[in-house]
Amino acid sequence: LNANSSPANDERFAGHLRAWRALFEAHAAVVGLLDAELRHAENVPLTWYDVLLHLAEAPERALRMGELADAVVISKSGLTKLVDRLEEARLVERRPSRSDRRVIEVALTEEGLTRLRAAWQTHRRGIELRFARHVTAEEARVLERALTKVRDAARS
Amino acid sequence: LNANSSPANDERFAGHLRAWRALFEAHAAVVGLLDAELRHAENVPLTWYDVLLHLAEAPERALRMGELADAVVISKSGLTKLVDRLEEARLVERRPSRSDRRVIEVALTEEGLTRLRAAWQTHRRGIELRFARHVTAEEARVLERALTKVRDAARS
DNA sequence: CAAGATTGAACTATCAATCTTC
DNA sequence: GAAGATTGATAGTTCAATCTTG
Repeated sequence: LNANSSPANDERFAGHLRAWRALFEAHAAVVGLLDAELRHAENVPLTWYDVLLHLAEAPERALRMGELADAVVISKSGLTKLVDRLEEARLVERRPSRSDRRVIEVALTEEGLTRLRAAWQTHRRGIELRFARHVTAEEARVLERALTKVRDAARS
Repeated sequence: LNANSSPANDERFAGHLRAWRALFEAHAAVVGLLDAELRHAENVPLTWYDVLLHLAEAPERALRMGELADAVVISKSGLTKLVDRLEEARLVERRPSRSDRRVIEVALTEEGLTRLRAAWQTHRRGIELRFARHVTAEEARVLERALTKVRDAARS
């Protein structure tokens, strides 16, 4: 398959490629399970969970639409419709900003926080069962360090 | 946020949780970039690439629909329509099996192989740039080992 | 009846164009 | 004119129901 590469290049790159494929496949398999568990147990898809979590961790439990779109890595217009659904479910509220009338702030409601806490119990158990159980403490340290570098580079 | 957990449990789990979030976020950021690069350079979305690659690696460069659906982690019906598009683009062909007339085999065409090779050049460079460059050889070994365990457990 | 694959309906995400405010 | 956000058209994904063959 590989046309223009020297044996030396292949050798250097092969380990990284296997690591990338392992990451790609492990992510797909685990996320599929976690998403299904959250949907069935709490009726909260993983995309919802991700938004609620970022709001809960923000000061005042609120973020501007743009900040939220960056945090959860979804397109701006995709977020608009996701927040529509979350607002209809009463888990978040939209509030226009007084200082800049172009911006909308999205705030977590009490019901949203309650729902997030319930979902967290399910999600925590899923992460333990599908991920943590199969990874040693040392491996977890390496994963965090390496993948934080990767993420930061990709976002810049 | 965390209601029913002892400090000891938190301590044990916290590192794994940070590792999981790093994996989740790195995956989203990198896959977004790789997919965009493949689309723009070769007009091959990452989902197409994944299917073509699995076919290229299979004996005879062909797989049954069900085998392919498992390999790429997509629903059976999702794959049906994905293969529709790939067939329309002449990158794969459907062939009924003679031994069991329920099964359809999907085979990579010559054009599909050519296109995959071109896409591989783009993709390889993307993986080098967005992932490999930021990961040491030792980290790559740990990633591969840990995430292969995670993947296999999640698939069973 | 079970396995392999497809179809149609409902849902979700994405891109370009638009609207409002700075 | 540029930034923040939304809208409408489009494309892709999923679930349940269906069709065919074993």
